[in-house]
Amino acid sequence: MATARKHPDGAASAGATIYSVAERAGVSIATVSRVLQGAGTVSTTTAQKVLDAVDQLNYVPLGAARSLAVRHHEAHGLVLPELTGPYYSELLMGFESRAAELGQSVTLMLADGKADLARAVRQLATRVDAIAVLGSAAMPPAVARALHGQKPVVIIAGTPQEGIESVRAENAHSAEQLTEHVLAHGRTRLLFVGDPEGAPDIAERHAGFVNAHRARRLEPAAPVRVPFREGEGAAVAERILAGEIEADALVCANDELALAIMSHLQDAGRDVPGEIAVVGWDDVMTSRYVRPGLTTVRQPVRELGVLAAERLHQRVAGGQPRLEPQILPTEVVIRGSCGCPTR
Amino acid sequence: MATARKHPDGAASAGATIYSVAERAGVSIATVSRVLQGAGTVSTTTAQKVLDAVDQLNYVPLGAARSLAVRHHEAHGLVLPELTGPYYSELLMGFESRAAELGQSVTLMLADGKADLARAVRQLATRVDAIAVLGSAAMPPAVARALHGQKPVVIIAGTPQEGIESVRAENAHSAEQLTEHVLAHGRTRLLFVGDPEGAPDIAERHAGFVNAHRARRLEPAAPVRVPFREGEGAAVAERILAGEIEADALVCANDELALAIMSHLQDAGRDVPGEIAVVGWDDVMTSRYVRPGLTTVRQPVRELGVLAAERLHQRVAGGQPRLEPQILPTEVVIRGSCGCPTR
DNA sequence: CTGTTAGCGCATTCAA
DNA sequence: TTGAATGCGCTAACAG
Repeated sequence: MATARKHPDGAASAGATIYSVAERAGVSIATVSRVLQGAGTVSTTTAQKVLDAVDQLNYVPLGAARSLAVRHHEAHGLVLPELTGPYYSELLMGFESRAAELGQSVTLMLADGKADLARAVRQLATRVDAIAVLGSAAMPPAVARALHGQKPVVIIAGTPQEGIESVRAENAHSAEQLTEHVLAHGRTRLLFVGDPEGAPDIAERHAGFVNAHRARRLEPAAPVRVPFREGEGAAVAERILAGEIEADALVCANDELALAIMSHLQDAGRDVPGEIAVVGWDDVMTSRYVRPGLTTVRQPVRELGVLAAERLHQRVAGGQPRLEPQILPTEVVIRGSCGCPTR
Repeated sequence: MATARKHPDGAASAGATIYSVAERAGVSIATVSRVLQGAGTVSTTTAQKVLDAVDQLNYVPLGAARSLAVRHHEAHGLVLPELTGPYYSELLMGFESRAAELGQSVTLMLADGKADLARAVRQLATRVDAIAVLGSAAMPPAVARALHGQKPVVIIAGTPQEGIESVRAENAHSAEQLTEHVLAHGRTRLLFVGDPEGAPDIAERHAGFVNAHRARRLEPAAPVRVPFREGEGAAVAERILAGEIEADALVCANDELALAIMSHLQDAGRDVPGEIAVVGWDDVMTSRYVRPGLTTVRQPVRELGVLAAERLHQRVAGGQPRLEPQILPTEVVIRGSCGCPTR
């Protein structure tokens, strides 16, 4: 029995292993591993023999076996609520591209339809070295709890949690700036449309809205709390048309909402921004195309993804968590819907 | 030496293994595995002890080890060119949700910035059981070649390859229908904007464009070959404004292109659809918001993703490839930009 | 420069 | 109902 080959292999190309490659090349598995990893030193001729064998057998290494041996998945997890609109996609693109550069594959999970998020996250944790999670709603706490600190986590655009890294875009200041801009147009009855409690991002934007009022010693009205779905826009518009809500300017939680409201109002014959100004957040593509153009705020979403991927990578490499949240600057984009003259 | 515990474990919760759990629960690792997999039969009390231990140690199983043992990654790969616009995102959402339902995680790869696509794909193949790839450009051939039939592959919206499954949305017929609709408006100088050679989808749409002309015994003009990037739209519009291109209707390869052209033309004072009609493809959000609304074609993109995930799953389960491409129906969406009266 | 060997952590026979 | 033993395919010392 002694040193009998434990891996008899089958000539079948499907299922070629490092053993079959080694045998074919007439070398040991260690040598195969070396040339494939580019580690150690192998003579050119030997290396070529191995490469040939790999080619002939069409050898595809088993990632799981490698992961088990190196004790790393070489994969990052990303948990997003969903993928509608450009925001999440941009984020994902940034994340994926940076992760790929760092040699990490990315396993994506959408919280959307999952009945048991915590379970899904634990399952994810099983296959990745670290996890980034977008901060909307209750996701990060759920994720953090499910992981119990077992894996590095970074929260993207969410409320920082005790001991968890986070990266996000600046909100409060630009919201204040944007609101002040609208106030400077002489508008007096501003309404914040969106639910500050729906997401930390929104809460911060609302805070900026409030601050802009305070700075002028004005009393901000209570926010119109609606989810920031496109569909909600029509309903809000209806309430305005019905006189149920009164305002001469709407500061919306995001562009989708702003666009839906603006469009609906215009269809009903209202003049935007003449009778009522509307501003949004995100600078989605549509905002450039509608008339008047939507005044909004642009966030460095892609960079957020890049940053998250980098943070995870550093953590996996043994780096210490950087607990001060990293905040990326945003940019107010003025177009016509706020009342500014259109060119 | 004999039967000494090979896995000394460390009380450290980080890195709990099936061994530490077993020890803590006072059972064997086989039992731990059984209760965690819900396989075999374990007494209620024993099971509870295990569960408690899992909880206390905060045990997160190592997916790689499981994969190695069960000889499955329990993950599907998805290769997309990029993620701009709603198309890819929708597809991804469908794919992810269905994959998740089937207990598979999804590893995403964006071809976008990758210098060596083939290499990246082989790397991906290392960690998944099967791969779905979007059919634009040269991706699927490259992927297929890189895999050499080692893993099940399904091509989404691409040219079917010998022996490879594919799913896609119907193109030619609806393109013909759309073109005929424009012709029926009395337009005579139609131009197809987009590169038929850029993607198989586009080629089919162009074929439909041509067929609609043939049916009326009209000679279709040569296509205006441009990549379907938003940026290209402006250039095309400029050529039209300069009189370099003449047309009374534009059938564009997708909405982004159509919107950019239409907007540019309108800015220059042209009447759309009065002087020139414009139609697109995809029914992106913006198309509903612009004036006139963009006439376009809606595809069941999400379903495409769902289907792809299902196909992969069946294949991994040992099912035979279904070689006839599966084709999902699309829907022409008439709005105002084609010349139809706006409500 | 190359081969031997010992795990990596889990699922799974096979006995008991 | 449970435990002992084996192997999944690969990496990484350690020898030679």
